[in-house]
Amino acid sequence: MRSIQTGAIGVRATGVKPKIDRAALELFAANGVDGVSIGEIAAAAGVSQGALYRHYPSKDELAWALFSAAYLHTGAELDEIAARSPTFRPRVGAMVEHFCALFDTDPALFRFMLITQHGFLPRVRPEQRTPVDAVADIVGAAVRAGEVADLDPLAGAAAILGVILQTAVFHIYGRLEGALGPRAPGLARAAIAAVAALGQTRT
Amino acid sequence: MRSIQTGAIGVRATGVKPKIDRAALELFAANGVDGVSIGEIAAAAGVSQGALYRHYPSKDELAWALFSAAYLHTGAELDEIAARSPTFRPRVGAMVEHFCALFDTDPALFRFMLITQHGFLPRVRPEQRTPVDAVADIVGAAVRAGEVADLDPLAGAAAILGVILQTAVFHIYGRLEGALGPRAPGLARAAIAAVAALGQTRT
Amino acid sequence: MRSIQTGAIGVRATGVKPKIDRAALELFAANGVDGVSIGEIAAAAGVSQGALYRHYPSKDELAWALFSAAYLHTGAELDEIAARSPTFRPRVGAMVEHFCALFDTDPALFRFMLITQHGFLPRVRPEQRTPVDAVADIVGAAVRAGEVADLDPLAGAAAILGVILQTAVFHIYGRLEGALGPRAPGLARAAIAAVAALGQTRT
Amino acid sequence: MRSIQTGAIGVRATGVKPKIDRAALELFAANGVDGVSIGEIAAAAGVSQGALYRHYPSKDELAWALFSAAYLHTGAELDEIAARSPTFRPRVGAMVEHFCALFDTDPALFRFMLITQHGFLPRVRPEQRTPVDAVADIVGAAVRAGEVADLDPLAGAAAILGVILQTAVFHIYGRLEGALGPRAPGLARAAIAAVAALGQTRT
DNA sequence: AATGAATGAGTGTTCATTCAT
DNA sequence: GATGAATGAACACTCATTCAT
Repeated sequence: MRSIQTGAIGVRATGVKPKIDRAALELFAANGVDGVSIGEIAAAAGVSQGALYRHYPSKDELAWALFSAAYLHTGAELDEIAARSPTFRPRVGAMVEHFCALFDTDPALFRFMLITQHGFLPRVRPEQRTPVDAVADIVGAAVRAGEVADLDPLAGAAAILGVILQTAVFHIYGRLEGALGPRAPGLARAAIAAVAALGQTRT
Repeated sequence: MRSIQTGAIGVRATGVKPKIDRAALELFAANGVDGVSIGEIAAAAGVSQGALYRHYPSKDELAWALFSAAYLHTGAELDEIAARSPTFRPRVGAMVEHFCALFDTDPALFRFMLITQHGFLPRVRPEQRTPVDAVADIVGAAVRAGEVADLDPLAGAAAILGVILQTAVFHIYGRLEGALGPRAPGLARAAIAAVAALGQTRT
Repeated sequence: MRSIQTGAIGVRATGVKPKIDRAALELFAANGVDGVSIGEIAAAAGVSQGALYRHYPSKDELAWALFSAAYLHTGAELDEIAARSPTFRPRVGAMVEHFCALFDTDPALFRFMLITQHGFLPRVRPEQRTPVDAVADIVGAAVRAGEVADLDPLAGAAAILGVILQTAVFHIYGRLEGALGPRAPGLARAAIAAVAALGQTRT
Repeated sequence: MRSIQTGAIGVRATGVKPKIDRAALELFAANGVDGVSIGEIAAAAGVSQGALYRHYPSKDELAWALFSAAYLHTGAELDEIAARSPTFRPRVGAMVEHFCALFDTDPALFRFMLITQHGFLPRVRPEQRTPVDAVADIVGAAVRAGEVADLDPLAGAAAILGVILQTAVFHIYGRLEGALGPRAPGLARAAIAAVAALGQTRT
């Protein structure tokens, strides 16, 4: 029905793909991938069903493209954050803030990653750089630098991510209220303390 | 989970419902609720499709029954654990051990709760006692007892659960190997340290 | 198939078959044969589903048995009525009264015959005596007796039955109110007049 | 019934919906709504099952759409017929002829209305104009004009419709043969006589 | 005789995907 | 390029019927 749909004269800027992406992201975030039909996405994006297939070969590819883009993009951003600080504590602090800002800025995107992850994580290839790698690497670096006692970097990453993500989950389900941003300092301290405690060997 | 239903009279114990429950649980854990058809559950349980409907009025009710039973049962067990210790640290330690034992004993059940939670949590009624309530309550008790600095019990619960559950997620996806049991002491220390750190007010 | 089923002799009188019959009749009358399940009938009759099959080999046979019994019984009664009067007018009057009494006495039975007839009429064998035959025969007799002008007895029967049954339909759907009994005299006059008019040859 | 839906632009006229309507109508007329599956309708219409759902949201809606269209259309036509004559007798005559023509022209449509009515009449809203209203109104007008003695217009409508419809039923089941058209004059006389007789008060 | 759990074919419906226009 | 009608396989669910107990 629609035809012109976006402003932006000439050039490409049809803007149709971004609209599809956004509509799909928000619907997936709200209802899960299986809870959303192609028809609903098309309607929300203001395009026909058939038009979707010009941009993605299948619904699954669409969902996967959104997830992997968001997931790997987050990983890259965490890598950048790590590169900007030389030591463990400020790195964790900046990462936590990044997550909180992401949650507050684009809750749909955050929620989308959180609730659809189990359908997609098995599909991430080992050589791809994920948020887990970024976090595990700063833990590994901290261990090597003697900033924390020896421990499996992935175990440390689990603690850090767990503290953040479970808090986000509580916000999503209304257990905690308000923005996540104000909680960032506390979460950072908690994450760091958890890693330190993990490293200890009780006597 | 439970399977008392036959009870007393006669040894009967047809065991049809337990078989359905188990088959559904494992398939749901592996593929998500939407990723499993009634036919697959019936086949795995060794019964006809129609037989399922004698025990549950719909696929959704089946999944919800399994989830709520597991979820609320876990909450009740955590409450029992809390009742067995008088202070915060041993309580957290015992809860962490309980989660690790559950993960090691019945990984399908654990995975089922983890990956299907987002479809069901909104359906849990506020007055029902969940694992979150149990954990939040021991944090609240610790705060009142002066064992940890003042903080929102739910924020503390998020940290504790996050440390445990994200570690479990890493195990599920192969980031961490082996059983969860041996990690229990470290996770407990990490959880306690995280809560302590959350409570601090940086100067 | 048969066993004792009716009262009379054999003291027994389990009364299970009559209960099934009545429950089925009323449910069929309210919802149509396809709108009622065996389970509903069994529940309404207070017996198990399996028990139904001790009395009828199938749901269809049950419905057909009820219909044909009611339909043929009505035919037989109309025959008796005809035998009790020697001429057309009183016969029609008595028949109309009989229909009205049946409607007022057992509306479920009447409604059952009315709404399920189209599923069963094709199954009535030509040699069976139906209400149509009874009515057509009194018309034929009236023609032969010179009480009405010559006309196809079946055409006359259609007019008589139409006047009665359509009035019953209006009562069922609330277009007309109250009992049918008080309308009997008017309906009888209308039926007789219709037959008379049918016979006329317009000039 | 109608089939305008393509209209103006292009000659197109895919004709899918008309084909579905016709196939459904004839199957419903032959077997009742419950006696026909979506698959059979689709096959008869030469389309896929899914295609049906582009035109109707459910099988029930399809059947109801067909019934209400036919039923209300018939009501509107009867109203037009009434408007074309000033007095009772010619009105009844024209209506009877209309019914007979409909029966002879499209027996499937007639049969469909006749045998499925009991499933749909309760769904007709009181403010909708039905054939019953049209017929009752001409009876009421005749009463007010002094053309017939005082009587409930609905009782009169029942007699008129009964004479016609029961005759049609007899034709459908082979009790009467040939077309209905030739019977129209006789049926009209019978209907009028029945109404007149209904109005009389016997002394 | 009676039960009711179990069956399994059949139903209406959904929906990702294709393709003629 | 874009549309949306059409497809057809898959799905959850129903229900008449059977049968071990």
